[in-house]
Amino acid sequence: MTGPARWVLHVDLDQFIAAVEVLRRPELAGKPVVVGGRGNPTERGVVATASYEARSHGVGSGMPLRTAAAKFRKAEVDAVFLPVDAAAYDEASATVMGVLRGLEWGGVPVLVEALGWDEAFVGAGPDHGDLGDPSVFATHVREVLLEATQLRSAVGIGDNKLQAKLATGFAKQRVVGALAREAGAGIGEESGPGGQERGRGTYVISDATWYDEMGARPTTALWGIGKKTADKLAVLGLETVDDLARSDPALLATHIGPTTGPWLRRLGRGVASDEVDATPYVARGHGREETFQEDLADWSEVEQAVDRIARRVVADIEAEGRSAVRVELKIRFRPFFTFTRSHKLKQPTSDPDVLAAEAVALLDRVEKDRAVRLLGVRLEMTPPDS
DNA sequence: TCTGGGGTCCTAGGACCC
DNA sequence: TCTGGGGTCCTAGGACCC
Repeated sequence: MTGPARWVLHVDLDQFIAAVEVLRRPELAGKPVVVGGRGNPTERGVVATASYEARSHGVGSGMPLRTAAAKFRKAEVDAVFLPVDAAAYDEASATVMGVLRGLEWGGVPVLVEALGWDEAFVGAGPDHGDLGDPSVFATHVREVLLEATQLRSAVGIGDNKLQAKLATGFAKQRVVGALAREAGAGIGEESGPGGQERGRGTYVISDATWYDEMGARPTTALWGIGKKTADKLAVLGLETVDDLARSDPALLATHIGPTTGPWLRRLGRGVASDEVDATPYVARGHGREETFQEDLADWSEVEQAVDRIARRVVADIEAEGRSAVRVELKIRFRPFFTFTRSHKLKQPTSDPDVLAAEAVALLDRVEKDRAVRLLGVRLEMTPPDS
């Protein structure tokens, strides 16, 4: 199911969650829309997605809903808060991935590797002949997606998955920049063929342009390097992608680790896999967690909650016909101390009573001296057909 | 204005066996 | 009597991503 590709495309749906909500409620178009938690801005919860209009007021994902509400209040703006509706996004995502899998490139079906709800790598397989100009194909992909789903997208093109993924970020910046300029000039909705101008929304990063595009950027610009790793690299004097690319492999291996060190250096040099893996995704585990609106101080309530959450996760894995081999409990105490406890089972089971009891029993392995802010249960599953 | 929820992968230490 | 290492499993936590 995998194969070498001379080009890899990364397709990323534009404002996916907000766009899905607007599609089923067209009256929301053009309004500041925030999706997060239960859709109640007075509750605990954070922003999952903010529409461009909401972002223009400084609201972004990860922000507490209460903070977002305060910003709109201050700006005297009426915003729409919606609950996260995972089932709706699952369905829209399945449609999108189905459209992508139906595409042909050079007359041969493409390989599609989904990455969450709204992203996918698209590549050519070993049987592909002449692929032509990848930018032309990218535009085709965006047009077909828009036609079939009414969803806009950006496409990054690269010699490998890392380059393609990063290129999509640049493509999106160009779209957002253009929309902002149009809004400033009083120009309305995008018009033209398919509502998406050719070229805009596509970007290419290749081996040939890697250092021009990425060299001067901070290491956090790389996919896989967050703040913590960037701080570690900075201690070694490595601030930019160029620095990382030119770093001493032995230094990285010593200070970062024998596996992670060399991997980071490859990231800096723009080296990554170009294999698009079209194997259907099989989850390794499922979990559910819940932040309580009021911290739980009564331990019998804590036990009840763990039992309830565990049974929900069991229902999730049973829906896939899977059994569990490991039970993990996550507990976050006031104000924000998080612990995990886990237990490998003697034998796999999908019995709700057994698994709920295992989860509750893990509570005995934490101190019960503080109020509980969050509880979570995660089940690691037996691989299917094994 | 306190800091979501769903995932994956890696690391490191201790237990245990040879 | 004292003390090796290698290998693997289990557990807890960290980091990152969407």
